[in-house]
Amino acid sequence: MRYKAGHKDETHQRILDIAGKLFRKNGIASVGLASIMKDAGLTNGAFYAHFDSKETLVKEVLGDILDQRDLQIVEGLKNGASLKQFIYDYLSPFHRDHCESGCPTSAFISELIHHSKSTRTLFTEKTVRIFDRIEQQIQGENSYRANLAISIFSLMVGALQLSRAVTDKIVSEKILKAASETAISLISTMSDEDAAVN
Amino acid sequence: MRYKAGHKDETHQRILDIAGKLFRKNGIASVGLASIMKDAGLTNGAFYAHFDSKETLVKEVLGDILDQRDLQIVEGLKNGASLKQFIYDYLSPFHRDHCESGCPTSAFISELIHHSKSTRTLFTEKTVRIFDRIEQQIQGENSYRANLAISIFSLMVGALQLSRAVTDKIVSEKILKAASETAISLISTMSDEDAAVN
DNA sequence: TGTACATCAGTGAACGCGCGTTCACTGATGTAC
DNA sequence: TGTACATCAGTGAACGCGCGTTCACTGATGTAC
Repeated sequence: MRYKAGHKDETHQRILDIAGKLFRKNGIASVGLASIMKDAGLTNGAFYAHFDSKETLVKEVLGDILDQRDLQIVEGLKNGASLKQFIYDYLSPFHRDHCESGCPTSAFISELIHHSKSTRTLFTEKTVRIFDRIEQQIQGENSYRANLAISIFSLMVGALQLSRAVTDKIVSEKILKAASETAISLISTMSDEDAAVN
Repeated sequence: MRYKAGHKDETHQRILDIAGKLFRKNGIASVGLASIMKDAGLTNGAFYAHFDSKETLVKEVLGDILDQRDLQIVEGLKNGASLKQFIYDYLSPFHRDHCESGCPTSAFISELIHHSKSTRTLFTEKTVRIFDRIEQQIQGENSYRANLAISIFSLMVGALQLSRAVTDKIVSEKILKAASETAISLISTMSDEDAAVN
């Protein structure tokens, strides 16, 4: 073999990583395969030795990133990180200013609607898993934990996107702060008796 | 004049309406000017008699839609519609299934980040106005009304997008229901004393 | 009144460009005999 | 051991296509004299 064992797998993963960053930074539609391959130190044609089509790449990138992020969450929880910390990190100025290494859902969810059913089904599974991870971290035993988990993730996704879209830095900070506080209040005040009120 | 008075204005508005629907349905980047002009019953070249560039169109469309929607909210409130009703309508299966006539924020917010500062500044102003409209409809006089308004809108935007992206209808309905219930609980339980807890 | 010209919304072909995709080819290595 | 062939990751030019944009032109009307 011209290349050492595992070389192709390494290249494959490098393409995934670079595409993941570019897709999150610039959107899926506006990133060409040529620019991905150039960043990976390869030429146009080599792409099809690794993926059937751009759509295949999109699906694989999405799965890869969401799995990586899930692993981070699980590791974090093992090491004692709280749901509160997850919320603060998600709604931090750093996350807002670094799309390329952040949550893909916030980065290009409105583009996902225009992708293949297969890609969206993968997204559905990974998203349900996030809902479950959050739900497991909510204190108490009321039946609203599932609803709360969904709402907290929705709130974070919407707020992060809004904070990124506005041009006014003060408004942007306000959005992050408001959403953090509301999310935290949702997990801390929603004990059994409060939930029963709703 | 070959055309009756006001003809050009009518054509201009028709282009805006058609572009607004297409952008919300398919995303801004993936809708070509040719398809917009064809739907408007015109040819390619006529576009530049109405707009300087695609970016100008995007900005004008965004302003037009957000003003139309704001007018609807104001009219609705005059006729006794409640914030609750606004939330239910926003998080309804109908809104989820009809991007083309719905909220542009949910339709293409993650694309907005890649547009001109001028377009995003317009978006910022209109979004702050929505925050204010919601805030004014929240009962009570506590200092958290502004935060709640921001959070409720963020929650709705995130939830609607997630409900559109997932392929599983049951998950989609769950998201809409969870977000509705949480949003409603936020405006009804957050009286002065509850807010003080946070 | 008739004629020449100005106006202007819209036409439609063409521009350069980047896109996703294809494909004949390269060249270093491993394998067979 | 030497030679012929197979393997395969990657090359790089080319494909048709649709994009945003430009521009010389059309043709019905209004205006000037």
